[in-house]
Amino acid sequence: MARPTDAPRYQQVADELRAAIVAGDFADGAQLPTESVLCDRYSVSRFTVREALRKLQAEGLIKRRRGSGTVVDGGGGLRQPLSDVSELLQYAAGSVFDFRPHGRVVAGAALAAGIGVPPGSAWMYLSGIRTIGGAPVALSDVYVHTDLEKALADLQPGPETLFERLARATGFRIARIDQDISAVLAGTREVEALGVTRRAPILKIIRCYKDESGRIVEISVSLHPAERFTYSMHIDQG
Amino acid sequence: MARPTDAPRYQQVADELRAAIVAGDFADGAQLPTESVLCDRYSVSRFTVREALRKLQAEGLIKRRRGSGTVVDGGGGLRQPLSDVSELLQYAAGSVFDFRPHGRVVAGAALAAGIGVPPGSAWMYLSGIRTIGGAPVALSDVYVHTDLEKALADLQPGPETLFERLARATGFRIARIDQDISAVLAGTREVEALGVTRRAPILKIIRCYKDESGRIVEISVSLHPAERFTYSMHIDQG
DNA sequence: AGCAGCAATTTGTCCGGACATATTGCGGAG
DNA sequence: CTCCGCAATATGTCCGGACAAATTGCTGCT
Repeated sequence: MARPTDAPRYQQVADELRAAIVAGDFADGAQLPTESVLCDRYSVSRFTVREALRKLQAEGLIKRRRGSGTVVDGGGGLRQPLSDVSELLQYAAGSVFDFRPHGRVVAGAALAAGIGVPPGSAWMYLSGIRTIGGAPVALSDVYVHTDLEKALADLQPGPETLFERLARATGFRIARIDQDISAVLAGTREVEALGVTRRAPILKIIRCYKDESGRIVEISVSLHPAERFTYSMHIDQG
Repeated sequence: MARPTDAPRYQQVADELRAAIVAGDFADGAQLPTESVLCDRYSVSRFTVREALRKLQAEGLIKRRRGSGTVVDGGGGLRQPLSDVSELLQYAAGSVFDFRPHGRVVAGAALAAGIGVPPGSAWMYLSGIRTIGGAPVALSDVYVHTDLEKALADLQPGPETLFERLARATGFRIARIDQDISAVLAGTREVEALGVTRRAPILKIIRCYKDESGRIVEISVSLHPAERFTYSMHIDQG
């Protein structure tokens, strides 16, 4: 329920089509209506329809071929597309993030190098565990810009992502997310928090959230036990 | 040097702009010419210019803001965008993939589940090591569709990716790549091939290359030593 | 029956224009 | 000098149209 009326039309068309697809109105591999049909159905121009279909294709939901048409692409099954910020928001659906605030920290040399911020800069520090159905899937350290200190104070744990709630509370928008993915071994902290064995393989994802002016709003370091988490994505032809 | 003349104009514009940016004609953070200026310079419509800029933005090279303009976004520095198949091709630049063919294999239950293909299907199996400056960065197992057996026979090790050379030899096009990224521990094979210690953290990337009709052309399983490899990407606002 | 070739369909590329909205700088009011 | 507001600027959204290129099915010929 983002914005019913003031959202762009291609976004509305994309949302309706996506809802129809996931609802099963079109079987996997089934032909979607052609662009001209969609133009009539939604009373929009071909530009708007193509913009909507472009989004769905970026999400990996549909596959298009010149001369052939547009078909639903269930692909490998249940994947996390993550080609779009709005998609990343849905990723956390079904999980709960239980966090604790730790107040303000100043980045030392080690932390600064680890998350890529200038040494000496101050951040609001949180840590917590994300669970799905009670099973922990991630141990996260989150560093939030000090400008958001007040908004952070009255945040409650819940299913949404942290920056999603911060965005609604303060009104800023995330324009870009940079990710670094690497593999590490479980230390004593991960053993206790995630219930894995010592030196178990851990997928480490560092996310850097930036707003439209390039300011770093939030940095999160998530540690996922490898046997419970795989990062899936797809790359389209350009 | 893909196609000089028959490529779409927005592709040509994007290539020229990208070349100018990486050549340093625009400093990091510098303002790019406006869309109308680019329209005049390249004698194309605004549609073509915007399509070119859309590509560069997907690659993470530029950042655009309504009312403000387009600026070069060096961002976090040297990243692997991988928002596009053509970008994935450049990823291997500077590295060498030395492989050995192992003939035809039939997927057993374990292999089929590991790479997501039907049990009993036949594949051409290769294995090799990708090095950058002599240092091994990946141990790869590659499974190629049996239709490409002949093209595979006269392939020589080199810097290009495998499917890039196969594409030129056989004429097919990769339309989509699905990736699964996870973390594992080094076994004896990785210890010998990559020179890491036993039970060292390893980043495992399974890539599934599909052509336009959805046929699986190639599957690669790459094991990257964690201390020498980080997977970087970015996600744009949609 | 089999095959070649044409025609219809469908998406890709490209144009020109129009208005909306966010940003920025300038100038005038206070 | 400061601040408000307007105008210029730049990108975002949207329209209608046109032709190109790939696919598919049909038709007619052998």
